[in-house]
Amino acid sequence: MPSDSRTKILEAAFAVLSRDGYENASIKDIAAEAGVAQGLVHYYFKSKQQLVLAVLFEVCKKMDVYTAEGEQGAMAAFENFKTLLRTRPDAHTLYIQLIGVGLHDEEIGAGIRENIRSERGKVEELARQVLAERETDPRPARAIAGAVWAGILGIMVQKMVDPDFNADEAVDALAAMSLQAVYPGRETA
Amino acid sequence: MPSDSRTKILEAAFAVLSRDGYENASIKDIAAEAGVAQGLVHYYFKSKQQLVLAVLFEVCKKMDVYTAEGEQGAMAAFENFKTLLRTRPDAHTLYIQLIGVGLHDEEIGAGIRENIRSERGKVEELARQVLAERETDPRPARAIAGAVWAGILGIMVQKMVDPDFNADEAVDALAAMSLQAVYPGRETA
DNA sequence: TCCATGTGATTGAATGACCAACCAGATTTG
DNA sequence: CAAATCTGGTTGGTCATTCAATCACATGGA
Repeated sequence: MPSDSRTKILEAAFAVLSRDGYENASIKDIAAEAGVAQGLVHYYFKSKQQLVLAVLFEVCKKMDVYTAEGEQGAMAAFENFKTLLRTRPDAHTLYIQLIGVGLHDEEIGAGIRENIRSERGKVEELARQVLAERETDPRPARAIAGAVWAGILGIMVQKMVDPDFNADEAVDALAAMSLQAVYPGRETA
Repeated sequence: MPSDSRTKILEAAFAVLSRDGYENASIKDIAAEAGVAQGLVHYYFKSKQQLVLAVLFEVCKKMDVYTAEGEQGAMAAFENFKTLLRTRPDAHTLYIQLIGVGLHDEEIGAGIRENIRSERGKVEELARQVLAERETDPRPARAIAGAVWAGILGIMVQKMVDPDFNADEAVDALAAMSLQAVYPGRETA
């Protein structure tokens, strides 16, 4: 366990960042939370940004939602997302936080941009599969993915900003809207 | 005329905040940008948060999008939003930024929460009107508004994070999805 | 007309606190 | 023993906020 400390620092950074926010989270606090000396943080991560990027990478793992393929996979993903909103508010809080920070920090911004592109890509792949299953024109997949992933992001934001927001019904509406979008004219009994 | 300085400070704060971001924007910089002494900023705004809240209030004015009612109003709002994304990236950048900050600053958080609720309320009102025009069950309006406003927020985020993101096609897809959602023959939670 | 008094606007320096990053040396490990 | 790991104090800087002092300018009394 040579890098046991490294892991402790990462976990502490996640805890402090999501509890206090990026600008209130000092290296000192993170070191204290991890139970190590201040200097050790800079031994493993050459800057605060590098540490935060490493934490972001961990956070993304906690938020993976795509467990199956095709329409079933899409429906499952929406359900998984609803669960995540309840179980991992800390990860979502940090994620939104870093989106804001990334707008003026090129290092973090690059990480966020990459992640958002990749997430949208996964949605697009799912949309493409559903369109294929329904033997429809696959071209709108990219646009649909842009809108659907936007909906997911926006629901995340609303829920974190406002605990009273009814995220479940919004996700259900988004799911219905997007599945209808790839199969126009369908009616449900 | 007496509050000429106040206005200058507000404008400077908007410029510095959207250019440098919340955590890099110091009162000193804002005062310099406004061409006044540092102390004057605190004469007009008792704290940095109060100043930022006043700026947020100004920003919201720049982002109003609802010019008409009913389905026409909805379509117009989507078009207006596409235009705003092009013409006022600074306002959107600041808005997203403050969402992140608000997650750990109660004062700013309250302002953001209030604003997000009010914006979602406007979307809901529009959805209700469209549902009424089509003589459909008006109950899903709230859920639809949650999803549609989420889509708008999310497109805003993606566009600001990633200039290459094709926001226009995403907005068009979201518009199509949401107008389809209010047609009869669908289910909601 | 001139001077006193009052008021809000404005200044810039001082305060006290905090921070990321660095470093020189101690300790552990292979 | 050497390299990796770890310590805690130091450095040089920034920050929001406070404050005493000054300014421009009105009002009104003599």
